[in-house]
Amino acid sequence: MGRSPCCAEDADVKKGPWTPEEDQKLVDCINEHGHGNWRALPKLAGLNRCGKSCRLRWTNYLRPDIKRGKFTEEEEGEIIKLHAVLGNKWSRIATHLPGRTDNEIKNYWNTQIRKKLLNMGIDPQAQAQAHTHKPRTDLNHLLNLSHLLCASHPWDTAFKLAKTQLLHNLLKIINSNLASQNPYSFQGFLDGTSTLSGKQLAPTAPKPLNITENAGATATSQNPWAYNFGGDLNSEGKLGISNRSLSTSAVVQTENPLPELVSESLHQTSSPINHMDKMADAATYEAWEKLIMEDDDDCSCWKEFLDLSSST
DNA sequence: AAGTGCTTCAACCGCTGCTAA
DNA sequence: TTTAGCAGCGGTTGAAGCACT
Repeated sequence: MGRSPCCAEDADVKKGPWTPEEDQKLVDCINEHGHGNWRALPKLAGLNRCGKSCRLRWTNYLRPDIKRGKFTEEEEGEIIKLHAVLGNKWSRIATHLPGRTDNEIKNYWNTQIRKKLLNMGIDPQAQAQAHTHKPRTDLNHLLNLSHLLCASHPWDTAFKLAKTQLLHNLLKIINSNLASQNPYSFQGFLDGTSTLSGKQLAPTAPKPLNITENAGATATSQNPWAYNFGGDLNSEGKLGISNRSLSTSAVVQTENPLPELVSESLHQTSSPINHMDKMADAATYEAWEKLIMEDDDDCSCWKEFLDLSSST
């Protein structure tokens, strides 16, 4: 299947930067005829360009509804939030940011946000590649996350990034623990039988976020997460996270529900958990615990996640 | 002023997914 | 069911502008 590049047959087709005259021709043509057929459009407009180039020029630059100028704090936060859910689906992200193009967002991510991630010690590759998410789980980094959460204000970009990565780490651990005998199991975390720093964890377990209400699912009154994370292993011993276990939460109703986190952990289902993993898990729980304690009366961050996921 | 390195972003390339025949 | 044509997407490139020495 497939086909040769659209302009391969047109060796003399013009490439490179567009001139104002070419822009005008393209705009005039689209205003008059619309852009139903990009391949035919260059001829119609009298342009020596390939249709692909015309489409790109229009969608990324000439479209009348394009917003120019720097990204605002709100837009940046939105991008981070969306990227956490959608990965590198720039066009999908762009649909949530009116006036911004996928190319612009992609460039902004690669030049600005990526830099911030690096400065914060967050693995940019994990953030940038939707299908190879590998949140850092080394202890130093987890402590970093914890410190970031404590040091930054909830509306800071740093805070949002740290929360995002923390959630990823947590989901990763949940997935692997459900299929293993990790003494730091998430179930233990939930029911309070696992301890961190000598403390029982149950009192600080997450509050219900009404994530099950909309989906019509039920959660135990004592432990709203029990249903959602309660372990839904399929016949292969793998976590059926996409259907029942987490499907009641909007988190995994997304098109791209962190698949790499799931698959990665599933590969480790039978492998022994080494000491460093346990320490990393414990550090993640600790960071989580801090976040929950500080976020006790405001679950807005998780609501944001859920709202976002359910809207995609 | 000139040279060098870095950053930004418009544009290109190659691939994927959808649709119609 | 297969195949060809097309639009759209995401990764990458390279020219232009900027900062620094």
